[in-house]
Amino acid sequence: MKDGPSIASIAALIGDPARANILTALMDGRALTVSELAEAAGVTLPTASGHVSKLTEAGLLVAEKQGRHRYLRLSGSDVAQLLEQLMSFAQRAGATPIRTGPNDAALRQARICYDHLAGEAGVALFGALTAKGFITDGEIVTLTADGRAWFEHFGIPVATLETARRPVCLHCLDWSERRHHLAGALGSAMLDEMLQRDWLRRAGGRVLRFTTEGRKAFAAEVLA
Amino acid sequence: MKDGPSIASIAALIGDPARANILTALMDGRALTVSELAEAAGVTLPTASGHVSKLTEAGLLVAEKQGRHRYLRLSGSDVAQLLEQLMSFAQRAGATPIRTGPNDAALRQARICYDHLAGEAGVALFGALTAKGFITDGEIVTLTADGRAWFEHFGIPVATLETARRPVCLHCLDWSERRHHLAGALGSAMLDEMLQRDWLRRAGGRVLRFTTEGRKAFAAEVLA
DNA sequence: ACAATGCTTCGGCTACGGTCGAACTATGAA
DNA sequence: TTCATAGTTCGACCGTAGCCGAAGCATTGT
Repeated sequence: MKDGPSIASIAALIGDPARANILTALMDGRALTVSELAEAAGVTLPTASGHVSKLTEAGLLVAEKQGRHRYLRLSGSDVAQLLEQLMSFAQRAGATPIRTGPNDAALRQARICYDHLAGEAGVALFGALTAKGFITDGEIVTLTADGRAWFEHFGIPVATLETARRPVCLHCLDWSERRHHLAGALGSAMLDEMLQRDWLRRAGGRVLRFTTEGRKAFAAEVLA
Repeated sequence: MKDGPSIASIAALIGDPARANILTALMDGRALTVSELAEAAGVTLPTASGHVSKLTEAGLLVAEKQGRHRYLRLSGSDVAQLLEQLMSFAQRAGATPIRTGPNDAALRQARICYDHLAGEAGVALFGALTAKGFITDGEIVTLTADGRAWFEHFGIPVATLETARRPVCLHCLDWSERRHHLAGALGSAMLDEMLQRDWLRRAGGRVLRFTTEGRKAFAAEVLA
C-alpha cells in the first residue's frame, strides 16, 4: 500500500538521539562546526561526522566550508518549524517524565527559534502586533501600511527586506505556548534590532534573557 | 545540553517503517482494526499489536473497543498535519528516488487528509473560498457573514458545527501542493457534503476520484 | 458448554545501525 | 618542511529493537 512519500526515512533520521541533539543545537539559527556539534550531541567526532553527512544528504542541513572548518546550519526555517512541531508533541505525549530542567523555564519565557523570537515574549509580540493592526494574522501574514510605518520608525528597513527573496512575514508555531509567533525576514530583523538595543541577550544555547531596561522598554514601546 | 522537549523519542516512533505505514494508513481519518493495520503495514498481527500499543501510549493513536475488535484512529488532526509535513520533507529530500507510483498522480489530484479534502482540489477549494471572501485566510481562519450564508445554502449546518468543541475553520499544509487547504469541522462537513452529493468517491486508500458530473458541478458551484 | 475469532503476551532469533579507536586526508601555522 | 588541528573513512564491537511462532485471554456465536 504505497501512500504518499515515505515519511519513515526522514522521521528515523530525526529519531536518533544524537542527531536530534544536533538538530536542536542548531535551532538558534547559528552555524556550528562538526566538533561543536559532537560536543553538543555528546558523541565523539567521528560519530558526529557520520550523522552530519546523513543529515546534509537528506537536505536537513547545509554545509559551508571555511578553511579547515565546516560550518553547518539548518537548511531553512521550515526545518526549524518541523522540529518545533515535534517538540509540541513530545511535550504533551509525556513519554518522557518531563523532568523540567533549570533552563526549561527560561526557554519558555524567551528563546531563539532559528532566527526569531519565540516563547512567551514571542507570542506576546505577535499578539500585540496583530492587536494594533500592524500585521494581519493570516495564512500569509501581511504587513499593513500602519505596520510598515511602525517598523520603519522602530529602525527596521522594511523596504530592504522586501527586495530579498525571503518571505517578509511568516508565522511559526510555538511549542511551549501552542500559539504562533512572528517569523520570516521581519521576525529575524525584529530580533536583531532588539539584540542591538540590548533589550535582551543570548544566555547560552537558545535561551534569551531580557535586561531589566529591555523588559521595560519592550512592554512600553511594543506591547503597550 | 538539555534543550526543550526531546523530539527523538517521538520521531523515532514515526521513523519505523511498519509504524509509518500504520500511521499513513490511518490518514484518511477512518478507524481500522489491528488486523487491518497489520496487513497495511505488511507485518504479522503480533508485531502490529506491539506497534499499536506504543503509538497509543505516545498519544498518537486512540483506541476504541467494540466487541472483540479494537478500532484505532489518529488521535487528532494535528497528528495528520504533522505527518503531511513530514511527507513534504520526504518528498523534496529525494532520499528515495521517488518512483512515482500509479496512484501517486491520483493522490495529488484529490485525497483525504484525515477527514477533509486535500490535493489540487483541496487547495483550489481553499483558494476559491478566500477569493470570494467567504473565509479570511489567517492564522485563525474565520468565516465571514457571506461565507456563513453560502455554506448554509450549500447544505452545511454551520450553526450546529459551532456548538461543537471542535474548531470550525483550520488550515492544513498540503504536502503535494505546498499550500494550505481547508480543515476543521467546516472542512470535514464540506467533504461529507460532496461525498453525499456523489461529486467524488473514495477510490481505495486515501484517493478520491471525481465523478464526471461532480467535476462539472464542483467547478460551477464552488470554484466559479 | 464449546468452538471460533480478534488480540495480547512471551521467548528467542536476527539484523541493522550507532559507537568508538585508529588510520588517513586536508588545511593552516610555525 | 614539519607540526598541529579539523574532519573523514574504515573496521570491529555491541545493544537495541523489530520480527515471528506459539501460547494465553477475552469476547462472540452456536
